[in-house]
Amino acid sequence: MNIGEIAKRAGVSRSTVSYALSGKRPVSEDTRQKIQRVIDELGYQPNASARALANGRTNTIGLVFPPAGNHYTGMQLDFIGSVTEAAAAYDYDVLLSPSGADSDRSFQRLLGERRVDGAILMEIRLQDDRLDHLTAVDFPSVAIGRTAHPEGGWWVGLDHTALAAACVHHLADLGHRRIAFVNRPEQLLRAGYESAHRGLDGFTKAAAERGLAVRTYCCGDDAASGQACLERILHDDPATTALVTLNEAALGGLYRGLAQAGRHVPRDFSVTGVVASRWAETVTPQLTAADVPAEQMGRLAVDLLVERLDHPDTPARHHLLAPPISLRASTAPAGTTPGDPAADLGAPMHP
Amino acid sequence: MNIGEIAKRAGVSRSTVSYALSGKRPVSEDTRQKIQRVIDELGYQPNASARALANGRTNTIGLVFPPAGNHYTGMQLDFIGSVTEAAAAYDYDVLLSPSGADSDRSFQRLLGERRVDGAILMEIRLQDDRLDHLTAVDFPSVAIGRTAHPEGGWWVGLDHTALAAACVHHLADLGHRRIAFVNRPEQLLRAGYESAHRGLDGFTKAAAERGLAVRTYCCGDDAASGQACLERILHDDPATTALVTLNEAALGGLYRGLAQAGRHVPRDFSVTGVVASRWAETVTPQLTAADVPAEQMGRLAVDLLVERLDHPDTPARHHLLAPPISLRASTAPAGTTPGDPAADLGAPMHP
DNA sequence: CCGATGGGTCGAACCGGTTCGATGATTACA
DNA sequence: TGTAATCATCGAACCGGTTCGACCCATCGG
Repeated sequence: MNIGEIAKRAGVSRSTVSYALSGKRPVSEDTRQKIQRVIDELGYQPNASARALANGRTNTIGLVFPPAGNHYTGMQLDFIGSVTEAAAAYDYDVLLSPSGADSDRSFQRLLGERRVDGAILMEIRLQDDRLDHLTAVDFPSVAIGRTAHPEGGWWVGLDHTALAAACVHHLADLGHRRIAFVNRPEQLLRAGYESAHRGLDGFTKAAAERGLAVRTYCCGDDAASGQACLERILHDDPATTALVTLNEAALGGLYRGLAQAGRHVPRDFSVTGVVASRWAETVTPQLTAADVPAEQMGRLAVDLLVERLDHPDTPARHHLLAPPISLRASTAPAGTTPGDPAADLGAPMHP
Repeated sequence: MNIGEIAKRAGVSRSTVSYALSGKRPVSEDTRQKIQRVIDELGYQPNASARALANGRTNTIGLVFPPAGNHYTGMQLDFIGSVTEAAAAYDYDVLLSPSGADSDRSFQRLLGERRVDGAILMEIRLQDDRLDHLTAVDFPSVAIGRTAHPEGGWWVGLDHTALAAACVHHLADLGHRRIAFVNRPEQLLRAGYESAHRGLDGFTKAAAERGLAVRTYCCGDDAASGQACLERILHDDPATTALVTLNEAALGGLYRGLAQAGRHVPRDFSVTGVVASRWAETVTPQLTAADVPAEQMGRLAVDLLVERLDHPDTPARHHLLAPPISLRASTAPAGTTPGDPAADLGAPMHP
């Protein structure tokens, strides 16, 4: 069951078995076959812990995501899935760490106990102490998201500023003058989550540029909060005709609130935002939105991390993504009259 | 940085440091403090690989889920999250394995290379070769789901048969006579996924019992498929007045299809099924459904696995859950006339 | 005063791999 | 035919922990 056993049965030394397996030194064809036969027969596989101890690498990467205090969003699932798959392609395993704070025990274990060779961090904050710590100790890591000062860092991010701005321009082009912004929960905004901040920023600046009347809201990550938020929006300014949201999980609630208030989407009210396409296509009418390319981001993060692990001296690299807005069916010119009713039900707005 | 370094600086032997940390043999208060001071000063944490090698346990559990060929569903995310958190409470880490088949390399690595002490399997099939293999080699594992012959196994499952039947009875009680069943994708049904089979079974039997006219469908895990599926349902039997679904991801598409066909939910058409509550509450009107308690299931699975790891000779245990149907707003008596319009928009049907 | 008891510590072996330097057997070339 | 170069293999050390047996020294009981 261990390498010594294989060696004994094959009539060679342990080191020869090791070399036969790794190919780091030549082994005669004869002995190689003899060893391989024994291995096949016994179904031997080298012990991962022993190997990790000997050569100082675990062949595992850590995936750090915040605890479930806040609900998981669909995007996080996509990240987890795509990171796991991309890592498998490089022969890396993925260790999940439900860690938030720098001081978190689970987070410390990943690093201090050397369970992983590198880490990928999700849910980045503008000031991120985890990331500061990692760069301070020069631990190989890649962030999905970027801090306030991402220069010289390894990350793959989404240009939330530009995307939110694009949403505003889209609405402004359609003639909307009074629009609302539905952000992630206030707790996350206060904690400094970058998507919440940059998205808000992009929205505010673009709206100012276009001279729009705006109101911004924070909203819990669930349907009930979305519905409540929409009620507040219409209560605060009944003349609002459109909204931009970053909040996937609230989307269904926002739609419900609109229906309850008797506002038809998109005839009376336009909705857009930054949302994974899977969700955008789930609601009716389908959401015109900047589709978050979560799978691609996970893949890219793994690519970067593996490169950093393989070539420790490579200068830092990053990817900043800004996918275009996918035109679906949830936005329409302000103040239009009802058109073909079929257009409300999922048919693309611009075929 | 290693235990020898600590020993040297504290002026003791390596074994003494080890005993001071583990408490497996008495160490004088004096030396304990001296050692602790050095450890704090240097921020020492024992190397996980070395420890795993020495005492034969990695303190890691594997979470095996199928590759992304089929889209991830919200339920899977809930499992991943709750398993990770529950494991952390027991001081276990979670290693993700995107593995499907028994022969999968990634799956073999988990076991053969001893990367994990035990495993939790998701997406169980009635005949599950992975599970057969694990029980054959007596590898500690717990299934989320149950096979055709779950006797003597470790698992936590959902009673899909009973839940689907409950949905049928609920609809029959409301007077529906022609109902449809929307299952997971055909590919999964053919592969023997237990939820698809047992759900279908429970549906069919209960419908026969109640003398209902039924049609059953498989449906892809996405909104577009849901919409297409609903079109087929109404095409095949326009007199259908209700459906039961197991397919979370198709739900939005089913609703869209109904709206497009001019069927109002729940006035003209009732919808129910087995779905995580988060999703049931996202759609409008909110779905009357058996809420899948994914978080609880993940927690229970970890509890069982840890018990099995700690007491290898405990007889097998399991949990079979059958949550009640949560009455929301998507079902109504067959052939009713429109009631208070507010009832359509998310207010609970039975307050 | 002596032997038994036991708390505290140490050295050595071990877990299961990898890797370095050395050795013996071939082959190549002078 | 002797010697250098090459190839294949081996033994030993090492990675960083844990654990067993032995030892020393106090304390206690008879």
